[in-house]
Formats: sequence, C-alpha cells, structure tokens
Amino acid sequence: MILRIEDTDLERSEARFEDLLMDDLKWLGLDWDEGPDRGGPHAPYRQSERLEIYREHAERLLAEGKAYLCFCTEEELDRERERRQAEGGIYSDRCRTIDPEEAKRRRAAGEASAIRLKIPERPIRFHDIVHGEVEFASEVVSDPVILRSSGMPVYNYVVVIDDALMKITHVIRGDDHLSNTPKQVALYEALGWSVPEFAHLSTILGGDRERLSKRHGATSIKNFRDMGVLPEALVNYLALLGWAPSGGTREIFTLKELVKEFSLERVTPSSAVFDMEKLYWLNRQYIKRAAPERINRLALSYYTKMVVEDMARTVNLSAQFADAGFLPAPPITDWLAKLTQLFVPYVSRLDELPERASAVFHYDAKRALESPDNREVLDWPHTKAVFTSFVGKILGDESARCGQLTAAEFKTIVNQVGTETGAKGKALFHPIRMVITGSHSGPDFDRLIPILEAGSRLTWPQHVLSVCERVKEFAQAYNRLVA
RNA sequence: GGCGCUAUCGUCUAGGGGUUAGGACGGAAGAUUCUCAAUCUUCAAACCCGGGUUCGAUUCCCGGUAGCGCUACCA
Repeated sequence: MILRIEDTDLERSEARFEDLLMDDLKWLGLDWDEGPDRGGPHAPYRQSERLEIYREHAERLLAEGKAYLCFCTEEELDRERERRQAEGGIYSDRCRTIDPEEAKRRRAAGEASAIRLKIPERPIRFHDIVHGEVEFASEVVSDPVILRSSGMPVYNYVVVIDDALMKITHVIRGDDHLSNTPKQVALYEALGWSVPEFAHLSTILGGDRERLSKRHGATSIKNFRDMGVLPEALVNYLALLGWAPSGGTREIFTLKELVKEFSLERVTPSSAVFDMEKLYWLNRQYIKRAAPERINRLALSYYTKMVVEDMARTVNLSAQFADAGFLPAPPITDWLAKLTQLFVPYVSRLDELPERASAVFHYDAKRALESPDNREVLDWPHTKAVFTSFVGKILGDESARCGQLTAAEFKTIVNQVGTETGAKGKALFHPIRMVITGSHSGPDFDRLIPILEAGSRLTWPQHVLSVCERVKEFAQAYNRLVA
C-alpha cells in the first residue's frame, strides 16, 4: 500500500494535516508500505515535491501537440463562467486555435500561460467496476488545465501521472470524481499509458440527504475516535454502507474478515444516508466483544476529562493544564476499571461513561428530591417509612462504618428495612436507590456499593461520597423538605 | 441550463421475469429484572410514476420525476 499526499492546492494544505491524516489511518488499522514518512521506490510521496516530474510530462505533451498553451486571464475565464452559468455549455477552448509557434513566442516574451490538454473529438469510454460502462461525449468535456500559469499542476493531472508512475491498478474513490474521469482517461491516452480500473463509490449523505459535511456532526475520523467509537466498529459500519455480502444477512465483520469477504463488484452504486444510530449499535457489539482491559484503558481519558472539567468549574484552570489532562495513579485506575466494567453494558459510546456514572461522581440529594423522575416514588405509601428506617440503620448502626460497608452488610440492612416497613420489590428498592444515587434506576447494589465505598477512600481531585455521607446529605435535604 | 450518476420498509441493504420480497438499525408490544440498560420473543413497515416487451414485471427496455454530483488555473 502506498500513502501519497495530494497537496497541490497550497491554500488548503498544511503540514499538520498530514500528521492528522496519518494518525487517523493508523487508528483505523490501515497501514502503508510506502509514504512520505517512510520513503520507498516511488519517492517522493508529496505531490508538492514532485513538481519537476509533472512539468516534464506537461512539456512533453505540449511538444507532441497533445496539449497547448492557454493565455486566458482570470477575468476572461470568470466572465465566460458567468455567461455559462446562464446559458450552459463548457469552456470554449478558445486558445486551442492559437498557432503553436506564436504561442511559444508569447510565452518566451513573458506572457502568463497555463497548459491545457486537448480532449480528442470522439466519445470517451471507460469501465467502472461499480457503474459498468460509462461514456461521455467529447463535446461535454472541456480542455482541462493541467499546469497552472503559476507552475503548480492541477489535481486531475497529477493524479494520473502519479497513479501511472506508482503503478496503481485500481482507482477507488468517491463518485463525485466520475465526471472528472473522462479528462483523466484522455490524459492516460495522450501520455500513451494504459488506463487503470476505476471504482466510483457512492456518496455518503447526512440525514437531510445532503452530502455529509461538518454540519452533520461527526464527520472526521478524529471525531468518532473522541466519542469513544472503536475503529473496528467504524470500519465495519462504513463497509456496510454500500456493500453487503451475498445473502445479505451477516453484518458483523472484523477488518480481517472484511479483507477476505469484501468485493468491489458487490458495491451498490446508489448513495447512502449515514445512520449514527446503527453505528452506535455496532459499536456496542464491538465494545462487548473487546478485551475489558482495552476498554478500561480507553475509558480513562473520559473520566480525567470529566474531572478536569469539574475542576475548571470551581478553580480557574489554565487552558494548558486542562488540555494536558493527567493520568491517575494505579489505585485510582484500578478503581476506575471496576467502575467502567459496571457501566459499560449501559453505553454504546465510551464518552457516555462519565455521564452514566454521574451518580457516583455528582451526588445531589436536593436535586434528587426535586426531580420529576422521582415524583412518583416519593408519593408511594411505603416510601417515607423506608427512608426513615434506612437512614436510621445506616447512620445508627455500628456495622455501617463510613466508607467500609460491604455489599453483604448493605444487603442485610436492606432486608431489615424490608421486614420493618413491609415494603418489598420496587417499593423497597426504588426509595433506597434514590437515597444512594439520586435516581430510582441504576445498577445492582451488590456491585455499586463496594465501588462507592472504595471510591470514597481514594484521594484524587474528585471526591466520591461514601454510602453514609450520601445518607447524611439525603437526611438533611429530606428533613428540610418535610419541614 | 448542459452532462453524468442513482432510485426496494423511516434508514442501511439482500433478492430477482412467477417469492408469504429476506436481514439489520430504529419503532411498537411482550417476557425477564427492584429499576434503567442489556438480552429474548412477536408485530408494523418497502419494490418512485407512466409506457413498452412478456402468458406474467418490482426485476428487462424507454420516458418522466426526484435526489445527488460535475460543469474551476479546488481536491
């Protein structure tokens, strides 16, 4: 595989984009044998460093009469384009008829000129693996500029030169390039080179059926990565957009399986709407299958991000510090790993983890009592008695040592509250969960209580409240409410 | 405007001259659980329109319509 940097548009190219691009590719699990970072037999791999090659071939085409000099000024071209806007048609190729000798003289005299390719006067046909035979009439394709008057070559030209020189066999790209292809085919022919196979893949659209763009939210690879989408899920989803295996029922494929199963011949020619929900669903499947250690490690950054954001709310953190983040020490990471495993069945994106675990980090008894979600629970007949009994047990009981409560001890207390008040099932569990987490729904107490207690014993910027601290806060808030 | 590409459930798609038009996401209902999520079961949901070819067309052909793309000295 070859990585080539197409940077002939100076305005849109920046060195840092290159690193970003390589990061994205590596993250996706795509690797290359040759490229700007590791060299290879076809070096250089940046088009901006291959200018001499492009100039040479352009001059050759010029000398062979397959291309010509164009002296049109920017203003002239603008004017013509405006007229076409209304009347239709293509660029007039007006400089094509200038006598080559005269053109040579004008260039020598210093007049600015671009080089245009002569499109032959016959239909241009080519084969496309997903679209079949495609034909364009010669009259609808204008003579393209291959070398700008600035000396910088144009994409449609360099791509042909490089693909041929680098021995590219299959040109696979978006179908927005389909209309460019006749120009490129004409170029291959003018150069006397054989034409590669083409495969034009359909456009990916947003929910509004417009081409996917920044407006639609996550559209860069980095975005998905930040959301906690696993690369294998993204690759799998993208493959499914426009492709299905024969039979059409299987949907989950690893990169390796995809390499084996995927075939361009089965790619659909019609455009597809990007469905975030389905991506998230696939991501959940992959999270479930992934090694827990990997998920725990990936999850870390989302917690630290949360902690930094929390701190920024109260302390005036420097942007530099917030950016850098920080890695917690092992006792904390071990605890966070347990936390992740507790909540990971609930999420389809890793960045949802802190939000899911918010009951652990952000306990607020007052808000819990005022929450509309808890309204109903508050009105249940047993609720008040359960509150009183439970609060009394935790705060009064010697066994309920602060921060040292075990799951078994907690269970015993819950059972005692049950027999004392006569509440059971929802009537028992919902009010208690409300006291502990602020919400009537959440994970099993058996797993939650040890995590809460262990968390309260850790020292890091984010203090986790222990069970008894929660109960204390709740009791105060509740008493105020009743009073 | 010209040219090109495309058209099966809301979305991604399988299929293909005669099928109960299949699967997945999402939706609805149910089971399970103290609850939410997960999981399982069930259900609803589609061949763009008009002509032709044919015994028969969603499938093949033509036209229309719609969507998208190109129409740059952008990539």
